[in-house]
Amino acid sequence: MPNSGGGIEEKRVESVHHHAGNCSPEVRKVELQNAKAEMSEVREENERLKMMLQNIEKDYKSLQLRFFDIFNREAASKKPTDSAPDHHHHDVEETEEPQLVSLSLGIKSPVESKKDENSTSSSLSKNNVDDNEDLRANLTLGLGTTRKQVSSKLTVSDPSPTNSSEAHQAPGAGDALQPSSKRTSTSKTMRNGDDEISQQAHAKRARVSVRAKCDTPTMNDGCQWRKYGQKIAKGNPCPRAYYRCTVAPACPVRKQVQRCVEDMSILITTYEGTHNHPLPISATAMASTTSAAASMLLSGSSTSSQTPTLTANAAVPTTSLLHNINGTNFGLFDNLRTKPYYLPNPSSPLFPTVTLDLASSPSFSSSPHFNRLSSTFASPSRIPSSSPSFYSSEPNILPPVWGNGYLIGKQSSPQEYFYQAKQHCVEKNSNQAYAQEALTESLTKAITSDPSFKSVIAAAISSMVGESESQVKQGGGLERFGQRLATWPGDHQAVAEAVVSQSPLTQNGKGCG
DNA sequence: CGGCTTTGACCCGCGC
DNA sequence: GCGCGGGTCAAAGCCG
Repeated sequence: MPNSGGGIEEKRVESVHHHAGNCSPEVRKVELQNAKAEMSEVREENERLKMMLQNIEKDYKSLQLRFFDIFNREAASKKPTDSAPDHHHHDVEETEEPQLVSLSLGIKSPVESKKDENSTSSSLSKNNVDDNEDLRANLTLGLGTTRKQVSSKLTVSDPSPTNSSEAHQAPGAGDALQPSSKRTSTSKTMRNGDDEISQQAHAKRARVSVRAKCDTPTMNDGCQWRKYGQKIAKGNPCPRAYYRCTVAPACPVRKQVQRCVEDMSILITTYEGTHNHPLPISATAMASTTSAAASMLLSGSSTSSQTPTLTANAAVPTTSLLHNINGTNFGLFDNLRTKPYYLPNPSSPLFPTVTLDLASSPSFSSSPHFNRLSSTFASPSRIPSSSPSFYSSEPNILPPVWGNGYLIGKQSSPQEYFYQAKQHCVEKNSNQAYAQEALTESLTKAITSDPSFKSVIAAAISSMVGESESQVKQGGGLERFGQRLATWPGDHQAVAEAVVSQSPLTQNGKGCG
């Protein structure tokens, strides 16, 4: 946050000079003193904010280290006991028994949460807590009561850009899809037990599956695709079509499109790989959604060769935006504050897959589903087809956080985040839950059904990212962004407002570059 | 004519 | 080793 206070100071000094022209020397002197006092206050506040940011970074690093430590230990200890029985029989068609692994999509178990509180609370001074309150007040956008409530519950996501290998394209990520000969060598390496390479291989092959109601043969995601194959897959009379991204000649991204057997109106689009080129604005929303989902998946990818499915019901969604400076990855997706559970992989058992379920029931918006959330949590054996959900096939996923490491909605400590996430799950007001669900409903529908809406969001954010960093950090860019989106009518406006209120860009203005 | 779709052939991994 | 299924290739055809 360099110079974040500088602009304010200059403006104030300027204002003082302006007024000074019409006043007596004594008044001028008093005003000058007042201005100086204000300046020093602003400087102090600036320093406090800096300190707070440093503390947060420190805490995050500490948590991340702890997470990887725990994760590695668990992975090591679980290897011999991987055959733990799964008590959730989700799909009779699936003979492969997915593992039930303790997962946490940004939500820590009470034990872990408590542990973290204890271990890191010392690094957060009371002063910092106060600062959090201040900052929260400063950064909350006045976008209406509902949005405010949503925003006020928003918290922290992964501060580590390095964790999201898809959203942040690594040098080698362009060859996400290798010729089959190379794939062969990769999987052989995997079988040799090289965890690191195995993980990379998993990362390269992560998939994001999107279920959405769609009458057209393919979902219009704004990208250019070329069909290169079609197959009748087993268990589904509808042919599966294979598409390749043709925006750039060497783009490794591919997608598979297939109708759902149970409901022909639902189109299952599976994306694989990361675009290695700037995307058309209309394509950024979906691309970022998928890449962000993939990053969630990959951030916790494990070394297991099996691929049970993780489901994280995003019925209590918060929205975040991810943005890669070059426009390659532009995230707009529902944040997860949910209880995850496993399901049989709906697509391929060979690839770690996140399924984003946008196929909402038509009745959703007309009747309150206050109980749906709890029933979903209580009976994880069933896919909540009416709510936007993530299913991941990747085993042992334990993404420490969701997103790319930016504070969402407000700035709070990781401890606070975990605590709030937990609390939110347990004691969430049902009206608020419904409002949030409805919001996500609108969001997902808007994204999938209306490319122009995607364009509006993308353009707004792109322009905001183009703003000077300091402006954005002080909220100026964000306000403009909100103003642009606020011109969108009806549900879209509500969605747009939610996007603004929950954007990580509201926090640091640098997106996830 | 270039770009796209169609479609049969082919490759590869995996299970038996 | 063989068969099956998923995924890809590439020639042929179609279309603007």
